[in-house]
Amino acid sequence: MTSKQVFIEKLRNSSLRPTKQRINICEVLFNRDKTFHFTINDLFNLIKDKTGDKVSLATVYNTVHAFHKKGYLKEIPINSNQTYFDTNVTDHHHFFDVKEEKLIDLKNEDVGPIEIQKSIPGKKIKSVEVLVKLED
Amino acid sequence: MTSKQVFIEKLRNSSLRPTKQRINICEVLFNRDKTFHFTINDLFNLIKDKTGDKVSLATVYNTVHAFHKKGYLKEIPINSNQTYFDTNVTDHHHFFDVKEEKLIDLKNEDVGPIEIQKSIPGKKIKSVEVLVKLED
DNA sequence: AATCTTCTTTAGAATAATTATAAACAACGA
DNA sequence: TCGTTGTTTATAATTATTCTAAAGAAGATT
Ligand SMILES: [Mn+2]
Ligand SMILES: [Mn+2]
Ligand SMILES: [Zn+2]
Ligand SMILES: [Zn+2]
Repeated sequence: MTSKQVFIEKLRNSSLRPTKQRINICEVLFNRDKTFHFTINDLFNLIKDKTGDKVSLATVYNTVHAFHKKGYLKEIPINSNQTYFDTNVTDHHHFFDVKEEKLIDLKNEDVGPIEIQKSIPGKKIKSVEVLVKLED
Repeated sequence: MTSKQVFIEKLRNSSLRPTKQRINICEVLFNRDKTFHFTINDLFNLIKDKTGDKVSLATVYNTVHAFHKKGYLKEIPINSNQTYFDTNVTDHHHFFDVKEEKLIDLKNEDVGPIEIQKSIPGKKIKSVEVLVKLED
């Protein structure tokens, strides 16, 4: 079965119509071995480069947020101006190369378990994530 | 000695002229027991409220970035739209109350030491910070 | 104190990321 | 095929932030 068919299925199961644009975006985002960290603009340009088709910027925003809402993308505010997204939607840790402005996934075993010794009344922990900034 | 005098000294020592605006901003930012997390807009409104004087938005931006550059404020990108700043400039961990959009400092002993078991060639670790998201 | 220089403030314009609008279009079900 | 509903798109609007350039204030020099 071609990847395209898989994406069409997945979109249908998410009650998102499998349009040409969305399938192209899926190909760019999810046809990878490794996790992918990107900004909207990265993605916008990659779609043209990798598929030949141009998708409007508005559609890229719409689709990324639709996928985010469905839980297929994670939002990572690391940079003050542009938002980063991540195809790895699990709770996980990152290196952030400050000079290159690039995110790198850390495996949970690279960091080890973290025990939070404080609690706030009426609130519970939703996620615990470590950010390791790198310099030269 | 009044706090105002202290701020004037500090500004002079940082080769920043002690203007009325900057002193007001210092009073709002640094006359506190606890660490203060804020957005530019929070600060802009607090200045009016707490000092009676109006400082232009451009000056608030200028001053916050001047203080940031001098190391008196820390920048925390937690939210996709507005940047947060922190009067606690040490490396430290945070709770983030997602609903209230509020940051809360964690003490280092509330989290414990974190050992990073991975390294990237040519890069060294600049900081290690934990973000704990809270929900109801 | 008067003058000069340099830094700072400010209103308003400019920029850049993102979101809203609404008309054309495409997918779906009947 | 037709009607309905969801999607794409160009474009306008919005929002946070930065830039600009003129007026003002601080500090140094006489
Ligand atoms: Mn990641
Ligand atoms: Mn803090
Ligand atoms: Zn989103
Ligand atoms: Zn700054």
